[in-house]
Amino acid sequence: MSTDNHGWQPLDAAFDWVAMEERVLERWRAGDVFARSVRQREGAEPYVFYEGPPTANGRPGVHHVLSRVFKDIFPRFWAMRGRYVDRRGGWDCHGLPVELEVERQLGISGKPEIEAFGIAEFNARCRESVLEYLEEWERLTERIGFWVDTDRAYKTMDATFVESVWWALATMWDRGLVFESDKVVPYCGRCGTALSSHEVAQGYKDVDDPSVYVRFPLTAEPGTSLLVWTTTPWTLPSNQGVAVRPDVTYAVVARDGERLVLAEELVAHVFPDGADVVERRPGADLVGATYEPPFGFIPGKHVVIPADFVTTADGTGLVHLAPAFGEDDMEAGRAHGLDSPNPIDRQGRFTAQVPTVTGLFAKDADSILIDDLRERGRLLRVETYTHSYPHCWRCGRPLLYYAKPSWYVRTTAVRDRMLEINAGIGWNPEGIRDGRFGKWLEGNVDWAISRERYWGTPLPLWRCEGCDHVEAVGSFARLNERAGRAADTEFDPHRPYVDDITIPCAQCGATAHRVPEVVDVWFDSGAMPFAQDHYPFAIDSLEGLVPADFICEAIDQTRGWFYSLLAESTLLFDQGCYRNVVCLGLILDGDGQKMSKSRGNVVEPWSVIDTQGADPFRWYLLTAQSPWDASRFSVDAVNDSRRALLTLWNTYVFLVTYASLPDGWAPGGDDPAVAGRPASDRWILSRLDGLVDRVTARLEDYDTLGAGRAIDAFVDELSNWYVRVSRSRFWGGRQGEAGAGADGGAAFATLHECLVTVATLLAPFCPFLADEMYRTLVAAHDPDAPDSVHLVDWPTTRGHADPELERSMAAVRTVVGLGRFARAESKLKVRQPLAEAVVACPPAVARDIAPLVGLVEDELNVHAVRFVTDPGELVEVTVKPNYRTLGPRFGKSMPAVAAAVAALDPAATARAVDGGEAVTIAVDGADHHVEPADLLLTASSTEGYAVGQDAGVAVGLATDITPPLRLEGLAREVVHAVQNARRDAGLRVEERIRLHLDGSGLLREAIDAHRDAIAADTLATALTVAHGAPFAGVHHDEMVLDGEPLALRIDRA
RNA sequence: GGGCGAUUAGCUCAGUCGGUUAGAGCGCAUCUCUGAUAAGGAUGAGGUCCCUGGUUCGAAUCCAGGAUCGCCCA
Repeated sequence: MSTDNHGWQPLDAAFDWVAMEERVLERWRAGDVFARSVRQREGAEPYVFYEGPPTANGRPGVHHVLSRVFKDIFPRFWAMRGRYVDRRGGWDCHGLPVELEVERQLGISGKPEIEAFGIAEFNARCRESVLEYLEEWERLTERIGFWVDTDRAYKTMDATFVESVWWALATMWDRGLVFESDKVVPYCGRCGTALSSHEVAQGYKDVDDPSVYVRFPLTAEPGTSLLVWTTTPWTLPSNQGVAVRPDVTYAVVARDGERLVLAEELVAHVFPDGADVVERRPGADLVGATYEPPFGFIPGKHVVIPADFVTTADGTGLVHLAPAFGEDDMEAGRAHGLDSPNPIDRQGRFTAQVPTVTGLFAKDADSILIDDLRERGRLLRVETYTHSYPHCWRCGRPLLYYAKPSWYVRTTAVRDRMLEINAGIGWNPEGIRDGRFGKWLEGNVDWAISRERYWGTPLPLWRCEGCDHVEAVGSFARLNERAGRAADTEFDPHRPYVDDITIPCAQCGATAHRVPEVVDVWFDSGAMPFAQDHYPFAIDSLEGLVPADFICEAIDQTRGWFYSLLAESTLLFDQGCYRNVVCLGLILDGDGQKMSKSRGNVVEPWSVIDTQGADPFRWYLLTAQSPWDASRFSVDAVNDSRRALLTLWNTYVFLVTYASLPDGWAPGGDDPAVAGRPASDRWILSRLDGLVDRVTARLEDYDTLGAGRAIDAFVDELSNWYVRVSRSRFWGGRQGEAGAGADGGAAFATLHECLVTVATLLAPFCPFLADEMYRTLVAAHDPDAPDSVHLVDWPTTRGHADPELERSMAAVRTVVGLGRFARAESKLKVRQPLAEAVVACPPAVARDIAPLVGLVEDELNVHAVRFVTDPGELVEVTVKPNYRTLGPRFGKSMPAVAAAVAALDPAATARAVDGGEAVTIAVDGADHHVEPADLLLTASSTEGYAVGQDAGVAVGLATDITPPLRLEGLAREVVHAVQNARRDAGLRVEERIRLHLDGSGLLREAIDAHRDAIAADTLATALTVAHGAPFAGVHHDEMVLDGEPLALRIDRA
């Protein structure tokens, strides 16, 4: 390591963010940093994280980056806090999306074609297809700095994973929690499977359906018909009954020689042109009446029954019942002895039972059936009805509600327990607990877990072909034992192999075959807490693995993974399996539209990473808005975030630049103790302690926005105040340059500590930038230090908090801000020195500022600061009540209090307040004491001064520019001009020069008067002033300063 | 149709316990600094805090109703 740059690595001339990140990535790879960061905490208290497995058969999008960044930051934070955070990736492998993709690849469609193709080969293709984009996912995961162990990632298709799921299902079966039932389910004829409610949820679309009013002639009253309304004409052939509400009044309407029965309330709605109501009867009177069904193909009772679900919100108040095609219909039908005939086959097509539409897809039969009704005079009217109707979330076909046998998990048995567990979960945002998720749990219904598909975890149930006895098999070993097979290490538990294995029925000895269904993929992902480690086969305890401290997914998982995790954990272990959830909002495009492939508005993550870098991307996602609200995303927004980080980077570059100079500085030397450092140093270190507290608390609360803002605010203070006021102290290294004070070491040490601490706090947010800074600032100088910021401990406060000093500095910053404003108002450049600033403020504020008055002088470029304790000299003081403190005390009397306060003598009150004395006011005829804290003093300016003002403080400037001040100002102009020239000449900041100046008489007078200062500021070892040009130099220029011509020449010394 | 959430500057978003002058960044305008330069700073313009009503001494904030958007569910 060379000594002339104090061990500092040279910075790149041009900073390339993306290249920097790739270098850091390479160091992580080479140094195995992630693995070491986990390993070094072995034995410590675990912080458990679960990766909700994505499916890798599509490309990752921006929303995946969002969730992966949130999945990353908290494990990083807790690892730095000392916890053992093993992070294991996972991939969701099964399911219909994979099958559909393979169908597309093969150019086939539907179950018959799949079976003709062959299940074995089909599933083999699924196995390949599901990981098609695995490499891209892994590449993105690494590139965005999401630290998760992808080498050990669990896959839900692994035999070990499947076996754990079998164990779970068999355990539930043994406890009577799995059952088969003929229920109406949302069914996709195209995909040939029932859909779970969370799948249905994904497919609602607004569609136009026919809305038909049909006559159901009453058997006992010729010429009188029930008027029945439905939006699903295809269910009319299956009609078995009509439901009425007993307590509703029904009207008989006479019309064109016929009589129609419908709910009285709806007469005007159905007949907007008016109708002749000839009779009224309660719904109860209609019960038991029989009628002619709309179609004669299917026999049935065709009777009116009572039901409470009937409403008079729309339709006719007479509800057509086809028990096979509606949950309400099924229940009501069962209660009244109706059958549930189903003339729709498993492909969603009509069977020969309905000859006119045999072979047609159910919904496609609507128009033919309507025509048939019309021809037979049974149709009163047909309209178009726009409503939201569920469609298959993958293939887009409308779903049918359809009665068929399905396997269920009895989640309703643990509904109350799930609610109880939910109450203890830390939801972010909190409202999810009692809102979306709680409501969902309250309305819990049994979970339909079977799918009549191919690529999934086979349901481990064997049914006897003789006596229908069902046996659940909870492990491969058990299966082998029951089937009399030899153990097979290569055993693939998927279809079709597992279908070929039979076992003898335990009841009757006949052959039992596996039931054909596979398991809902959500059951797979919900099983990951125990299945990822092959519990209970490979391990016998979940200690340290359950529950998770933290999981994070988008809000659409409330009824997906968040639910399946909770349901399975509660059913199996009677406990929850996650303590804290961060529930992310949706990412919308720049126009507020949801990103979707079909809209073509998906932003490709790589386009952001390759142009902006991963850290700016992360910083944006973590700190630009509340993560749970939907947000609009655009590359420009990320660019703004990047600029915020650049301020920190510039501050870092500043330190490294000056520390690397020949007379620079390096950490680890003999720096002054903090107590002995200048006030500005102690101030920023006090602020730093506050930052550490704040960021720690915010991250413990899963609040990245609050933590990020705190960092932002600190970086701004560090760069735009601390560095600004301390700049000259960095010239000349540890000893300090002549005239710049001898505390350069303190300045370097202070800035260094700030940057190292900020880098450490930033590590979970922006792991690349943080590590690059840390490596340069710490690791490169200290061979004993960890070689990555991700291996160090989270910062703690160092006892530097100094509230008094912070208050003083706040007052100084106020005064400087006001002074600058005053300068701007009077058009006096800061370069022009002025004799005096007059600060009018309460004595307490003056006392705060006094120790830092030199800062005020420097920043405002004034020779002196004078405090005026009687503010009347500069400003008029007004006294206002502090509503926050007085409001609760006086309540309704506040207007009177405000009036009384306004009537006080401002100057006298101000003195009293400053002296800490209570003031007496008369309110409603009684005297009350109000404390100083109950009053707010406000200043407003009087005429005649350049004044800036804020609450309680005003700053005026003496605007008179005397001849000496004029010369001083010109000298500063000259320095300014030379500095610009140095830059134009391309000189290094520390390079010494010879300087030759020529100019007007006044300028030469100014140069003479401030010769040493000019030479020192411009690093001129020689300064000549004369007409003519004594040397050619590397640069020469001529200009006019404040009306005075100047010529300058520069050469290297 | 129901539940949940959102609506604040031209744009993207904060806003704690209800407190009287509602903030930030970007953009725009004017100015400025520069021994951090692919930077920095100051100031300004810009607001019906979606609407209506209510509670309160006081409402962006709490309540009710409505509008629009989104998500979830029927």
